[in-house]
Amino acid sequence: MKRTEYCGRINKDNIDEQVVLKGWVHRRRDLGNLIFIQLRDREGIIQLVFDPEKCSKEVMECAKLLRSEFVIEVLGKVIARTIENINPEMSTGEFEVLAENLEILNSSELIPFHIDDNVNVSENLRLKYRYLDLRRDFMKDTIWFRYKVLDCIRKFMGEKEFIEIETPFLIKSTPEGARDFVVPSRMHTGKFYALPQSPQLFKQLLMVAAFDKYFQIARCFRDEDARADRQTDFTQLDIEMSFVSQDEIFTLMEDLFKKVFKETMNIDIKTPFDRIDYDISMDKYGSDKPERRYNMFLNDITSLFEKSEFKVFKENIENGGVIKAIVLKGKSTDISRKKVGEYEEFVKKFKAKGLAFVKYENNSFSGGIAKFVEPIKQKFIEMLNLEDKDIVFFGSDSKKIVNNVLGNLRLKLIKEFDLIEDKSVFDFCWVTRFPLFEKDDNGNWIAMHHLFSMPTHDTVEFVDTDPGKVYGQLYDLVINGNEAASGSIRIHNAKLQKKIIGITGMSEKEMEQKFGFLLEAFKYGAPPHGGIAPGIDRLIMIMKGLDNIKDVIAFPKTNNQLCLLTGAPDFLSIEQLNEIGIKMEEKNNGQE
RNA sequence: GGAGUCGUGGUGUAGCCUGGUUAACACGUCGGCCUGUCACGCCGAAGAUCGCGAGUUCGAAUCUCGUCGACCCCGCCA
Repeated sequence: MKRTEYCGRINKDNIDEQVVLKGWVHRRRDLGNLIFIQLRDREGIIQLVFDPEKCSKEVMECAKLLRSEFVIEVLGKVIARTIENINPEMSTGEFEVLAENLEILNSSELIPFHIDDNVNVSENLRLKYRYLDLRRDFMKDTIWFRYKVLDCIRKFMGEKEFIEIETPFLIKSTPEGARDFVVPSRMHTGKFYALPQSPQLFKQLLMVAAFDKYFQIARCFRDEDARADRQTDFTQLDIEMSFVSQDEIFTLMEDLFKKVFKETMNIDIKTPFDRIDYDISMDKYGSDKPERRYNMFLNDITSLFEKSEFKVFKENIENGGVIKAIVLKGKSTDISRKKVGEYEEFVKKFKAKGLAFVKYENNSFSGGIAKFVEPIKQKFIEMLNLEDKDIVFFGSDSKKIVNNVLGNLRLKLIKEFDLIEDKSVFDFCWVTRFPLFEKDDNGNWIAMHHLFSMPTHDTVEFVDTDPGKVYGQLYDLVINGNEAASGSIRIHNAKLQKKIIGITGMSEKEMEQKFGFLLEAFKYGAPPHGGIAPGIDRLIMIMKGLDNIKDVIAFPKTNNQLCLLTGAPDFLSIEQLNEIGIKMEEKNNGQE
């Protein structure tokens, strides 16, 4: 029999109708003669009633056999429940289906965990039995929400006259940032493809191809360690446009997010988004992805300690370092010496050598480095706007380390003391003007973002003289302290592109071998262009207020890049290896 | 590559610090009773050699070492 309705959609219009339902046994309540079954499908749950006075003996016998997660087909009549039997907790709680016929389409073994949002299950099991985990409302709703966001994005891009174009998965390995996943070629023994870290170069080539406005919901692969907010393979909304300015890209994204948040969550977000220069964000928040929902800033107080007796600070300043401070308002009595020790351990992860602090209570300083603050008391209080019961944490090191240390301590304090007042607010901001290069540990210049970003007009002159002073037309979109999108205006000039790549120390020959195709393309009328790429997984995570990216991915991998469901990755047979010309070392081949 | 946390019936936990009878609790499962339940109820039962390996000990879930796996973090992630 053909299904006539989804369980979760039964409503007053169905009353007295005969319906055919198909679904999973969610719960069974056998009262002896009367049997209640909660039947679940993708739209929700409806209660079935098996009443011996209303159906045959055979149907009752069959209903007795039902167990959790059996798949059944039911023919029955929709009736309104009597008032005392209404269940206000259920969306279909005013109705039930009086069963007349029942067929068991499939049985189920005892499942490893209950299909219930209230049951705690280890992530291990959830990943191994993902198809069961996905039956739970929480997962089902998240995956549906994700689809709705993507659907909304596709419609928006269509309205704005973008064309969606697929780019290849098997591509040439180019030295960009992350490690490539590699795929051996059978037809060209010894050669390898790489999986794309992003469609970056192809979307630029599409601009050369005059498509003008491109987008793609693109899968990307990076062979780097995962994190709670970072998955090995992930999805980007990849966008590229010709003849655009940074401002136009910002406006497009602001319109997109405004629409997506309105249509999928009914939330009005404020546009345009604030903009912050990278340098300012680093100085103020110690991060290039500022969490701005709580006002606690990094204050540079180097000048106060130039003549200090405190050797640690003084020597640091003499070596060109900085002293910065953050103030935790009104919590001095909540923080014990032991607690400070914990914070000290925490900041050591970020290469801090220690954690100086001082408490300000009853107009005097105590604890930590109180002795050294006393001589500069008035200026110190003024600069940090200190009030009673404030506690100050100091960072003393190179600017880079201090920003990182206090930036992270700041986030920890905000979280630990639950300082964000309204967590339902979404705070958007653009971080702009990133430096194009930074020095690696060996003192070589490396691209901070990637090699294809256009320098800003006012710093392009330093490309030849001082790469460290070159800023890029680079931007990140930050939502609630998370990097949600990243993009830039690109270089479209072969000569400048070569020069930029050259700064990283790549020889002319290597450049030709790795990027020859791009440089060649730039010779034939490459238009000025730029783009951006919001991370879809992380966006969904932020919108849903989740803290684990696995929860927004249907089939995620573990931190170790394992798929617990299928067992990937796995060994290959000798035959498969021979075919691609790969010989494993004895210990690694998985064969006996 | 490094650090931390965790691993005990089907599931989630307690027990471990301070080694010692039959490894406890809740949920689930199975059987019985039950005609308005809705996390149904009541009665009864089964189910774990405590991730794996070695060591210490008369004796190890418990202590030690190793190993595997998961999570979280640093490095890494244009």
